[in-house]
Amino acid sequence: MRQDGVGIDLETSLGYLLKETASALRSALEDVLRPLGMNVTHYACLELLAQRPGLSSSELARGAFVTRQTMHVLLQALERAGQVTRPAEAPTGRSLPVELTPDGRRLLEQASAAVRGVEVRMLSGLTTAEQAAASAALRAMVRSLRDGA
Amino acid sequence: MRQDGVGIDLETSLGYLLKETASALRSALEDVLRPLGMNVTHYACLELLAQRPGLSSSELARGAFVTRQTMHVLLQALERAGQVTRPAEAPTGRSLPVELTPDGRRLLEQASAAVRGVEVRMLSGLTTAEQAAASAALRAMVRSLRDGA
DNA sequence: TGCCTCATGTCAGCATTCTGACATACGCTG
DNA sequence: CAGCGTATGTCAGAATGCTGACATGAGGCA
Repeated sequence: MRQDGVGIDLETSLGYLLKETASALRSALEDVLRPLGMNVTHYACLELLAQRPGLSSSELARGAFVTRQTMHVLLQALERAGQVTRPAEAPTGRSLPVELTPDGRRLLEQASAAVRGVEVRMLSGLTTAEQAAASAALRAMVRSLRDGA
Repeated sequence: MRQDGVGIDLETSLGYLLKETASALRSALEDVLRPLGMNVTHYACLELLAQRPGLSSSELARGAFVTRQTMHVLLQALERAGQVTRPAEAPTGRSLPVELTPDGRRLLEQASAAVRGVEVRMLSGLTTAEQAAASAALRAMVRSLRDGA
């Protein structure tokens, strides 16, 4: 408990709790993805491509919450590893549509199963209604945070 | 929507939403802390010290969700900047109790006000009951994630 | 048409954080 | 008492992600 009324009580702060939860989730994901030679950003990139093939590097960056420069170097590595492909030149504008290769898709299937396991474990103590309420609350928070900026 | 049943639908995944919210919060915090010359970890360190003076470097690291090596270099910088102090040798064991200086406390007051503003904005669209529900859900998720590891 | 703004891809350099390693100090247990 | 496991502080090197910058292409508008 704080004596003064100025600071933020970390024990009850939703922001702090959010950071704690995200940190725990990240750790758990890294634990299950490491055996596959992947990290969280790598997995997010592949999962995004499975759902929306043809996304550009910049769009993938926004979806994985990193800068486009970071995604650029990741895509170079994934291209070398044969998990994704990009055309030599842009069909229109400057954006190069990225797609999964069969190898990338196979790797993603293993990763998805592992990630799904973590998510199931994370939600194991919550009812469906509680999950829906949490989801709605998080969406409202994102909206408020974005509006202000 | 996914065709196959193996992957994770990012539009509805609570894990993805959690990452998105944490990312938005982090961005918003960095925006208000940058004018003060601070980052999120720096702020978290000072806030922890205000609430629990005498915490060791390793304990601060756990509280700020970074490694103790990272906290170590941060504390060196903060010590040079005159925001925290540490005794030359440990009173017992190896752990050195860290404390805020008056300068550090003054800086923290400004940062706390800024951070509080962001948190208020983040929660502006939620009722008190909804906040409590979200808090309980996040706590349950942390517990489940930690248990499995 | 020419210009202005914006988004993208890409390169280079820097900052931050992590992993690995080692020595030291405490507490427990045989 | 001796040994073991654990936690801490610290150093060094490596990985990761970011900021800054530049050129290029698309679209809107005078």
